[in-house]
Amino acid sequence: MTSDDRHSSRRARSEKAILEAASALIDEVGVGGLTIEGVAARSGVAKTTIYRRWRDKDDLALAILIELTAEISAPPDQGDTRKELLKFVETATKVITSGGVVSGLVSEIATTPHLSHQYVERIVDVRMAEVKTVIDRGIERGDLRPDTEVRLVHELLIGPLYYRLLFSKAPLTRRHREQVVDAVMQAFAPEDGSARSRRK
Amino acid sequence: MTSDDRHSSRRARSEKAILEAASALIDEVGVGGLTIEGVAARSGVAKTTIYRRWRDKDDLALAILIELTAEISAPPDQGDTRKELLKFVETATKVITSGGVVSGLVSEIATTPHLSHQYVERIVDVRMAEVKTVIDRGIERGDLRPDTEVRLVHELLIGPLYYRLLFSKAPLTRRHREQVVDAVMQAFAPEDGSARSRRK
Amino acid sequence: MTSDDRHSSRRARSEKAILEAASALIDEVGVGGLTIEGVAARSGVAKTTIYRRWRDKDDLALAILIELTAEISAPPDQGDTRKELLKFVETATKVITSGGVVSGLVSEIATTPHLSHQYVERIVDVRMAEVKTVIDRGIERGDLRPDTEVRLVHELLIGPLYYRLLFSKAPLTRRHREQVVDAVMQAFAPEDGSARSRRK
Amino acid sequence: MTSDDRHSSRRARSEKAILEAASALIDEVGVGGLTIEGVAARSGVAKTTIYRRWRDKDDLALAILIELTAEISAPPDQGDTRKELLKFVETATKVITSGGVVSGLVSEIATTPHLSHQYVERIVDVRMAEVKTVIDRGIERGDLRPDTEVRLVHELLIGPLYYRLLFSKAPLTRRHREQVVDAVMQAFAPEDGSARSRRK
DNA sequence: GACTAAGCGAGACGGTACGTCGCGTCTTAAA
DNA sequence: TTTAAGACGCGACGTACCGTCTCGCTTAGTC
Repeated sequence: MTSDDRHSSRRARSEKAILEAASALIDEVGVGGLTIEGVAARSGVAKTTIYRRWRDKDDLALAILIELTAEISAPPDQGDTRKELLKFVETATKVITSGGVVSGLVSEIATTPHLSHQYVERIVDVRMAEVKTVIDRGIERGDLRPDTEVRLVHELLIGPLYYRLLFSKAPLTRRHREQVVDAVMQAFAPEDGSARSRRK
Repeated sequence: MTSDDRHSSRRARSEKAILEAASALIDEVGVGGLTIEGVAARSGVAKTTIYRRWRDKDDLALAILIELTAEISAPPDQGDTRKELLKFVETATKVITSGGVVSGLVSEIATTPHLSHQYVERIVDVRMAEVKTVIDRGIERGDLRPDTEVRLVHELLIGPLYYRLLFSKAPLTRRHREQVVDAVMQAFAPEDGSARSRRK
Repeated sequence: MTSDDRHSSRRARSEKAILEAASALIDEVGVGGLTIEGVAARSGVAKTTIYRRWRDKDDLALAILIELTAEISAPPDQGDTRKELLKFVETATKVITSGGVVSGLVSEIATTPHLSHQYVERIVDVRMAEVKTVIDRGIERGDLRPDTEVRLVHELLIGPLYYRLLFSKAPLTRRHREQVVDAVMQAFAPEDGSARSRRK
Repeated sequence: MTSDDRHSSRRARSEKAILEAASALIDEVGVGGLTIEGVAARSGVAKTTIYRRWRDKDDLALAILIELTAEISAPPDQGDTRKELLKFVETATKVITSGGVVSGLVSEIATTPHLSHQYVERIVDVRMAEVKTVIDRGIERGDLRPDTEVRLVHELLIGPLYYRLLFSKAPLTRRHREQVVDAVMQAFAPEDGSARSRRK
């Protein structure tokens, strides 16, 4: 998995050209308008070379999506669970709206086992781990009930974003994110009301 | 736009044939595999005739999606907000999973203004109205806070379903639906704790 | 080119455009350089339309070859068997050398059952029938032995032409044709030498 | 150009591997299916190495064709011109039918000056020399007319074989070869009928 | 026996054309 | 007029090989 590097100068060079061209095209015409032939033309790389690395258009698009997403990392300890969750939701929002890549790919991801598997593994699971960090801290602080389920929180935080993005088309505002986070905080607040960072 | 219906024998006949063929095809090969040419062949209707009624493949698919969705109606008063919300989520689940139509169409809906507009109008808004009915009753009963926002509740209920359906691929179980509903109930419970139907 | 054009449904019109373009291209670059994409570009017809009629490049080329060949017809009674055979060989020469189509197609014909079958049926058999006419008259006149075999004569007349064309590259001259015809006349001359049209 | 042979171990080894692989492939899939990449894969030799020795696929195929053909040698004196011609035709038949190489290469040979030149030099001329030997003996014996032209006889003997092989697809039988040889004998028989080996 | 130039394997690359698919438009003839 | 039937232009697909091009490793034959 590592000795590729020997012949990598050429390989890496064309790979870079392809990804750049593809990203640019997605920005301009969206994932739906993305075309292998277009990428080839724009990058100055032969169609064959693209197919050598990605099995098809969606595979390439996914690679770019992953590139985009890779930037997210767990929100650091800020001493305030609400703030941390908000930070997480904020970053997630940024990612899923950028370039319309997600919008354009959902169907393919949801439909193609191969893609959905990759998506879960490389994105879903990673995000969930981040949420876990935040929640664990929140439980420790007494902001959240000890039995708070990570997966559920993740879904409640992220689901509404996707819903707006994909279906209702309602705007993704800061106010909305706060509402969602507050709802979650409320839903998983310890019963005795001893939490330190409560919604005002 | 209106008087067609009276002497619609021909029009109606072919429309029915088209929709039936299209539905059957979606069942068999999914929305992704849906093809105008396939529908024409199967329904014995000319391609031209299909294009006369729906501007393209996605428009046709949306029509079918709407047909499916049309069945949902507001859950009747059961005297129990939790039960009513659960009922709503249950029906919604049934619809979005049926035939993989939604999975296959999301990208197109999210991406095409024309489709997303129709989707919002004919589905999102309708659902929201149903949720509103339930919530209004819930507030009246004292199960929910008076300032509970319909839109937010709707998103928190529906978002997680879509998220599982499209991305995480986690199964859509009854247990999950209960968790979601309970979280919502908790999040919007009146502060004084006087609600009648609380999660145990 | 004539009054056909009026009802020449689209099909006929595009077919004509394709054949013309293909012929022109063969003239310019040979059968080897013939390309469906080239034909499409030159004829202003879509690639698909070409494939709708001919299964592939060779099938199209064969069609053109047949068009060329179709012009040959049995040499008319000239009262002189030698002259008639010469005439036959002359016409054949003209056909097989025109445009290098034959040279470029032999391998495909010889190799593909589908093509060879068509070739035999539409060309070989037709030619043989022509030779038969000439030979029958020759036998009647007493120029040839009554047991002269048509197939053999045909092969002896045509074989050397193909051999020069394809392999030895020796020029196809009038002198050569005469030698071949004379050899055949001699080989199948009646034993008693009573033939009227003998080689000088 | 000559001293290579001394320290040729490596060169010779890979050349052998290539030729063997190519021959095997031709046997299996025909010349049409022959592929440099296939040869490389099968022989364990790098594509580059093949291109170093043969300018392209056809050049390689020709090399193999020549290898095959090389086996023919002039039929020895049997005291009977007819028998000797028959022997020649028989050997020729064997060669041109073996492996379908000839069928698959004709077009390329006929079309590419470079190949046709080599073919004429290394095969056509060689064969003609053999026929000359036989004819010279025949003339001496009085079986053939003194002015019998070698080239013409060669063409009359070989042409029909090629014609059947490539076009008419009629079977290459012993009977057919005899007919051809007899026709030639007859065509070039001395006028006085003094030939010793005549067809009965 | 060590050195250097050639030959070699591996395989990535730019390219051309293939034959296929499904789109949405356009034409024709019959009802 | 409306329809069924289906030909058409189009754009992209993903594939197959082509012949070229590095790039280090192997391997003689020379010193």
